[in-house]
Amino acid sequence: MTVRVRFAPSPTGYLHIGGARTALYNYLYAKATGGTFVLRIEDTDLERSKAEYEALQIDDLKWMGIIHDEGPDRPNPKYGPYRQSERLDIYMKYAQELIEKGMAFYDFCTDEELEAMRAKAEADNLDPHYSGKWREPQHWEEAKARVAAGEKTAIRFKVPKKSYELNDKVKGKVVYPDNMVGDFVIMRSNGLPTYNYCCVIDDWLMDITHVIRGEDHLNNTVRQLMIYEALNAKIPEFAHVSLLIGHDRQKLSKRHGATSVNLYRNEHYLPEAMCNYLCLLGWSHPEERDIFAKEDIVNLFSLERFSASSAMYDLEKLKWVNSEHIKKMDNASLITLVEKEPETEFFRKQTPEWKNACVELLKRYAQFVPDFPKLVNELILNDDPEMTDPLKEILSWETTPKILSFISEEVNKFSSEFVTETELNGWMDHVKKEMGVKGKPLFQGVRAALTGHDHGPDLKFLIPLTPINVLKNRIAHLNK
RNA sequence: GCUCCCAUCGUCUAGCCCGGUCUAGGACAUCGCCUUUUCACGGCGGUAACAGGGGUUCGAAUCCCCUUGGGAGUACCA
Repeated sequence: MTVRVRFAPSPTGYLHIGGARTALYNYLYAKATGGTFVLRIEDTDLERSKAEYEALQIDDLKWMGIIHDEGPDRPNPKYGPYRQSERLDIYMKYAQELIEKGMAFYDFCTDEELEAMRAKAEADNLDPHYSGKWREPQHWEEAKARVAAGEKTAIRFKVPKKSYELNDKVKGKVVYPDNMVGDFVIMRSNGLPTYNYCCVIDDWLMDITHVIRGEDHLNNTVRQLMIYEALNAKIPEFAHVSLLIGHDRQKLSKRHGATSVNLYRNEHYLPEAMCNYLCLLGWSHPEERDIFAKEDIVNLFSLERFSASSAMYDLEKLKWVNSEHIKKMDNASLITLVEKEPETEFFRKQTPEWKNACVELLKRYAQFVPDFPKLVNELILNDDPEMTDPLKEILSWETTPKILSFISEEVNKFSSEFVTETELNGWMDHVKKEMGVKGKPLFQGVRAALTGHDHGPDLKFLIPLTPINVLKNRIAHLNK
């Protein structure tokens, strides 16, 4: 039996971090087992669903490298269509069958009646379940007549009075008591199916073998189990992955800040880093590695290593993962990415050797790709140093003005575009031997004179990357 | 309210299923030290956890029960 998994988002907004994680797990499981990853669009909520969000979500998924094998844009004739809004006749057909079998019934109760029912049950200390007359077979002929006459109505599933059991891959054995749910609506009076119903129809018809989804669906599963049973359909394996929570330990939502993948994408986080971090939130690498690419784990991804408890989404660690991926990346790819950033004209004009040395040096200091242009600007191009207190202090030492004037002379002699490391060493030697400056005053003094900073990367790497004109202007500013 | 799920450092987790090797390991963050100045680098090290209570057992982070805490679901949302 080949594995078929699915990710089934609702196009009601941008792709959420939690959704992306679920999608990733499904994708990984498909890849690990040589199975098929299906994308299905659950757009039965007319009010909230918008067509444009479907494209947006697919695009974000694609950005993360989570590519589906089947979906609206890659249909398999055996299983489509992949949008629930295009499968309405299918849902109605099976709902009719359930009615014929006496497992579902038309319900004409109004909202008010339903509300009264609930209130009464509550007052009588009973479960707040449906208790309308329409569940009784003696009213079904009347019901059919009213429907035949064109009356719009909901269809409810007649819930069997029995308990259900699920062997969840993450949660283990879950027992649902027999009074957990009442007769629930499967088809709304507007002709659209409800989630717990169409989800089962689709998973069944699409031959889904493993349902990997969020824990928020764990309670729903009992309804779905009932439908599978009524349909006499094979029940897939379920894996209910724990939820992502925010710093207040509440389910992650908009009020926790950046929760859509798109935001991270716009800030140029690396997609590999997003996948890496999200994967680790609730799943652990068998060798406890924490930095890896999707390709590294497709052979060892399994449903066995999920954590049963919810995981707090932590931006700090994500940032760290991102910086690790930057360090791991080869220079050529990094250069390509940097050059796509705005305000990198200077960078782009440099020689391949310069670029290589530049990213090699800076990747130790950058957490994000956009940090590169920032660092180039701060460390290499800025010729008007900010007079910070530490800098003023260094400038006030008695040796510093001497160093500054020596360096100034040397730099002004230059006509080539860059100073070499050897030349820099020569200056250091001169200051040391001829001027008798050593230790802290030497290093700090030269650093201040050349960079206008009291700290930063190793001078022997930084200075050869700095254009001579910048050095000249910087020193001129410092001399004032 | 009712039902279901969860419970190891501040955070993510390993270990739990198949009790002893756990004076509980790793990572992020944090702190300290080191590196011929500095660090937004690197190295080394520190602080820090089995929620509480009962069992079972020679022995429990690991198995059982209760309590507490947290989460989710209880819609003609998904």
